[in-house]
Amino acid sequence: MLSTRVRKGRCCQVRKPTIKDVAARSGMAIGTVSRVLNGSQATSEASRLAVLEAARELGYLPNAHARSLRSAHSGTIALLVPDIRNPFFAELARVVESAALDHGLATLLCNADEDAAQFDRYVEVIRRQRVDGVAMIPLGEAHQAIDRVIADAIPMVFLDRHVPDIAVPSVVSDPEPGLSQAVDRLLEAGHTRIGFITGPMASSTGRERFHAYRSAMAARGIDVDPELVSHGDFQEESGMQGSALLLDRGVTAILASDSLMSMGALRTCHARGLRIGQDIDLIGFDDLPVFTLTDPPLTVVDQPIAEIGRHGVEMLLARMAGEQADSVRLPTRLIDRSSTRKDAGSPAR
Amino acid sequence: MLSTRVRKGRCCQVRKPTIKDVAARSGMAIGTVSRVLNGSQATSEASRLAVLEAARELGYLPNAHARSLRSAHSGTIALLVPDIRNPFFAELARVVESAALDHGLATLLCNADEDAAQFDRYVEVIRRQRVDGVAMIPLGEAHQAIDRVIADAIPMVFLDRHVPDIAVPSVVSDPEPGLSQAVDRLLEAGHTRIGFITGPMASSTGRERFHAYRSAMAARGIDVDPELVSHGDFQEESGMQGSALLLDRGVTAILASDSLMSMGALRTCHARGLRIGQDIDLIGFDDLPVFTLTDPPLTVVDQPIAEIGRHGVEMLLARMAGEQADSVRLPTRLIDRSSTRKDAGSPAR
DNA sequence: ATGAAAGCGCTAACAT
DNA sequence: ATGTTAGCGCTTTCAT
Repeated sequence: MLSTRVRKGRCCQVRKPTIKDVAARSGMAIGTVSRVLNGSQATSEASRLAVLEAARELGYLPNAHARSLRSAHSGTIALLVPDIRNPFFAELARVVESAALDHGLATLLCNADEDAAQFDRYVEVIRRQRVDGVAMIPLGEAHQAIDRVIADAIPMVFLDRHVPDIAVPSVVSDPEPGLSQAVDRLLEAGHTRIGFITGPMASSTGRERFHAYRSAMAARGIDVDPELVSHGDFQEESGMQGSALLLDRGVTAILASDSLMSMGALRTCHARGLRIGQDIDLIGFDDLPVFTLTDPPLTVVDQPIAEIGRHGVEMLLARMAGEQADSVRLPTRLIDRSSTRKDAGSPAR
Repeated sequence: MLSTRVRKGRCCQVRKPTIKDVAARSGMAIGTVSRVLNGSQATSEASRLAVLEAARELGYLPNAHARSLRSAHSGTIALLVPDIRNPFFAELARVVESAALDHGLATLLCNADEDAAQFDRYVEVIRRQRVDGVAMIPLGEAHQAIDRVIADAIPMVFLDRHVPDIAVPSVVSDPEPGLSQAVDRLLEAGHTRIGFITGPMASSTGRERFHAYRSAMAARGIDVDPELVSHGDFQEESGMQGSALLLDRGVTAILASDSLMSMGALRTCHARGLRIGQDIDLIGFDDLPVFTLTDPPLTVVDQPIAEIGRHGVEMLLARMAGEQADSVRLPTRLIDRSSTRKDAGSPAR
């Protein structure tokens, strides 16, 4: 392990220039400087130039805390995600942050790390920071932490998941079209024993995807056998175990209801030496880039992540402007690749 | 006049309780309340209880801006990453954020999205926010934005990459051991035409990995043929194109110097119908979870992400405490899987 | 159009 | 141990 010594900087400008310094240097009053910098009121061209020049020379940057303290808005929003390592949330975070920045809003990106306690700590941070708005993917559903944000009257939207009985507008995907297509796909391929790996029933996505699956099956006259349903928790481990269980019960196809569990199912099939798309069919969730690189490329139910993020920010902006906002559901769809066989009885690819 | 506007369906508490309210309710002076809440000075048990009780009843939460304005530290650090979608940075972000939270510090996670302009905008946000410290993965190297952070005297550390001539302590990985093992592995398998896909020469990681590769080859008496080096940019696309180019030049093995380019190389090999580990050997970079799920599981050079993150936070904490900090390099290592053939001339697996 | 001045909510220095 | 008070840097009246 190499090691390089680094000197502590010493010639650093300790006191940062304040609006007062800019006023002094430009020969203007503090109020005028503020007005020029914010464009909040008319100013003469002469003083505008003088102020801007002084600010530039001084390298002046307004103190966000002083501004927030006085003006009751901070120019920041918070985004609270359950797990930033989950590629779905990473992508969502990128979209939200980018859309927010386009509106001049900085994003405090908070990662609950699948931990309710950390979720609560971050909600507290968010409330202390007096952010202008909050976009969150709720973790679990028994949240007095969420109630507090509402009590604080901080504009908020839910992304990806919603919570019953909490009147916060949400942008979520509708699992119905995608799962309906997935069921069709599997049925056409001749499968009679299909396994489903659910998410946690404590999340709206877990419940709704399971419900959409059962509805799709019912629409084709099939009653879902509880034996062929494994209850997971959106983590890879539960996808591994769930698929193992379902395989033991003789399923010929598996539907996993989120990306991490899809990976888990893939891993179990690999471990058992199963030829996916031949011995076993597998349909995953979320169209992650890597799913085209897996063995084999995965047939998946795709969610419109970018639209969820963009729409979510617009909705939050509307709320911040005091407007009303209606929850929306964006459709999912099936992307057919090689983890599902092409015809009944015939091998895939 | 208080707002009489009717907000639909919400009876929101408009004015948040301040320290003054807590003081009034508890019958204590403001100063005492502050002391109790911060534990900054001794207080009597009786007043402590009274204050705490009043604060609880009121649902009081200190205003972070007021506190920061007055006390010159904000309890937040900023983490600036080039691309949060890159699983390497997502994992690093998680580790840093978690370590920071353990020290009572909230993390402002900023995503430059591989865009220099967005990088600069976030640096400005960071400076306005008067964060207590900054951990960043520098993007490119011509950064007056970075100089400004230094001029502001905000404690800072570099993670993953460093910038020459900028005296900021860094925690980066040492590509030498891993790449040396990778070269050994390939040479033992009998390869004579090995292709290397570099990162951008404008980043320390790009330069150092390339240099480590050449050194490792030189140590085995081999001069690297410039024809067999493709210059990429750490994006998947350049991995696809670079591997295509190298393949056209007749390489029998490819070494990619980051995870995204590894995926690109994998994709090109798939597209060409090459059997990886047989027709062509491939060694990737970073041990991402998905690399065990790809076709085939990838042999990779692994970086100790968690250590980089943890060490980085410790180093930043030290800097924030006014202490000196020494840059460190953490070793990489080879993880041997199925994308490299087992013996000269014999098929893999 | 601009200057003066009153705070925003808090901490810390100074009292007692 | 606790009360009092002066700001932190800024926006926003209120004058002019």
